[in-house]
Amino acid sequence: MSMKTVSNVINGYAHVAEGTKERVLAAVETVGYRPNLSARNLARGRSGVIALVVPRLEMPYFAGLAGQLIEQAEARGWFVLIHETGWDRMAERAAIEGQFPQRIDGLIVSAQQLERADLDQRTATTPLVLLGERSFGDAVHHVAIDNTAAARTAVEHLIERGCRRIAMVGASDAAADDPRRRGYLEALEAAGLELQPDLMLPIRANSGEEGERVVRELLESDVALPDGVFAVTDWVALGAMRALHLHGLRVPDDAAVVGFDDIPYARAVTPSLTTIAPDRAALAEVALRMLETQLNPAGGLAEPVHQTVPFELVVRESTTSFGPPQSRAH
Amino acid sequence: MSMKTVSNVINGYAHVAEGTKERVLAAVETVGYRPNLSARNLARGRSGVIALVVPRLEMPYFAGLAGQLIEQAEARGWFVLIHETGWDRMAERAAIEGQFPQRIDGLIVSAQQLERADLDQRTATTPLVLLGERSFGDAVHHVAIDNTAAARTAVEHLIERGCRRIAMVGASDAAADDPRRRGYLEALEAAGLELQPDLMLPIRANSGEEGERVVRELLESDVALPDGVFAVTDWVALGAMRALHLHGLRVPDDAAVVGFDDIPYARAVTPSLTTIAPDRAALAEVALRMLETQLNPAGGLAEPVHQTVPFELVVRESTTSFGPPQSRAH
DNA sequence: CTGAAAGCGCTTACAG
DNA sequence: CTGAAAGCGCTTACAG
Repeated sequence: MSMKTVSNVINGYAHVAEGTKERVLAAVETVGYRPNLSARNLARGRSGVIALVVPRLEMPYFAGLAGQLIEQAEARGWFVLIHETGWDRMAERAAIEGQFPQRIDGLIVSAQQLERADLDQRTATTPLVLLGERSFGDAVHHVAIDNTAAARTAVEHLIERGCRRIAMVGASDAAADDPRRRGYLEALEAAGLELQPDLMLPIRANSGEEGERVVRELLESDVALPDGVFAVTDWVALGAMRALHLHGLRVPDDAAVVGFDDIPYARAVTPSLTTIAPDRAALAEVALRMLETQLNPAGGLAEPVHQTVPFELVVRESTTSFGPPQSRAH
Repeated sequence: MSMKTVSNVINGYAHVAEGTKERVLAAVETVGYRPNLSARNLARGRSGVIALVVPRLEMPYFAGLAGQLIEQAEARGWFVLIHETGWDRMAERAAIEGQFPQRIDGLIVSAQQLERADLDQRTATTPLVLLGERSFGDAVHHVAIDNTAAARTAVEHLIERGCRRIAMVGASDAAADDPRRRGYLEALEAAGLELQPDLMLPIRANSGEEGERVVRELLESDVALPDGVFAVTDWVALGAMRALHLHGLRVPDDAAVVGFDDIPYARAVTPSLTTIAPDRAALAEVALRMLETQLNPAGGLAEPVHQTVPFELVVRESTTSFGPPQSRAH
């Protein structure tokens, strides 16, 4: 039996006779052979490592995504180096240039601040896949849920629950092309509700503090109270709920709240939070497939592709019902 | 200039004349040289990879810890492979045996279910460091905060706020040697408070659901209401707060609550959660140092060591004051 | 189809 | 101190 045959079996190539294959695998098993990846990667000219770039791993949405990606990457023999940017545009620019302590075979970047111009100026040629709601035309491979459709679904849900004055927390100031804002507007329009500019609340960061601040300011202003809140992330929604509470408003009775991301706390908080749940597993899988496409340009053009994955509206107490009994239950 | 000299500079060894050193570094800079770690590791007989084993990366406490560890490991030229066990004892046993798709140089395991016996049966010789509150005698390198002192601090804080009937949520059933339970008992005793066995509430998992369940059962029972709750994790505390809410009790006015871990949600939730914050950076650093000690047994015995790192009590609204104003503020 | 051999980019023991 | 050379464990092009 040749070395080539053994290699074929181990790497799953070619057609090896069943009996031979079994003998090889049996030998591998008894010896406890485990390929030395350093050697393999050195010989193949690859590092076997892909980088996942996120703002902050501690944020549950990104941690969940990282978990999915690690699992699926391992199954493909890849190893995931996680790198944090802290929402800094310069750090994101550095990341897409592949400035890592390790050589890497590919990059998956959750873009928060990155602009189209940053991509155009990119000099590195490492295969790249972008994640997230920002859009970059056809400059780069990109996976995301359909953020407009998801936002529309969220706001339609509020409208169905009877909300008529729905605030959007996290309307980006400038961006007419913010997909979530567009979904919000579409839902209002489809229901024949008038847009209230006072209820579109821009924030400086997708943080709980910011969500709380702008909702508090709204409630303390002369603007009539909202009866529904659509927040661009669950984290922002938690802040919004906090402001509502502190103002003596009950969720969902006085104002219903919908978030975005379905982080674990959405379930644990009181009242639990209705939210948009992206299909994280699909996100991870598509991103890895896009990386593979770029690494093996078998079959011609590896034109940048934009692809969407499914999402789901998860309905919980913040839009249905909840409340401590007035008298104690027994 | 010899290859050895260059190697010395790059790896920071030995005494190289300043001028030479600068010339080398300048050359490295202009050429943009980056060592190929696959080759280096192959030559050195190491993989350059350490594994971090946690129950679930999506849990914010572990995600935060992983973030710290990744950062500090990168600074030491290590790469972190994250592996999830899902709180499964068999998965933890497999992990300490080093059954990974990669060869690894060391293992850092957050032990949740692992028993002393599992360690005694271990056959692998990969350097190992254990994290977490379980104790394993002197069988293995181990880093943790002083959980007894931390729990005592938390409960003393409740007592200072005037609590007299303090429930402990998460008292492990069997374990007389549970360090957090011991801290709870010590604090009660020091304050001359009588132990109320009815207020020690065992749970099956450190989940919000379990925290909610046992507190709900307590509140619905004939036992007099508690005026303070010490939960073994923030996550459990969130569940406990939920049960209190649903029962019409206000936090902290009717019952104050203290958690453990200082996950990000502890700040975001309403009311925000008083909790014990372990020094994660120190945890990561000590764990890595212990791994290095085992890898470079320079200076003799690498006897297993148990080491503690600092913690802090972070006081927030759940033990001080909070409440929506009765009439709206203006 | 088979096997011996070169080469991936480093580190390090060794002869000069 | 210096430099040439071997070797880490794989993959793969190449001659048989």
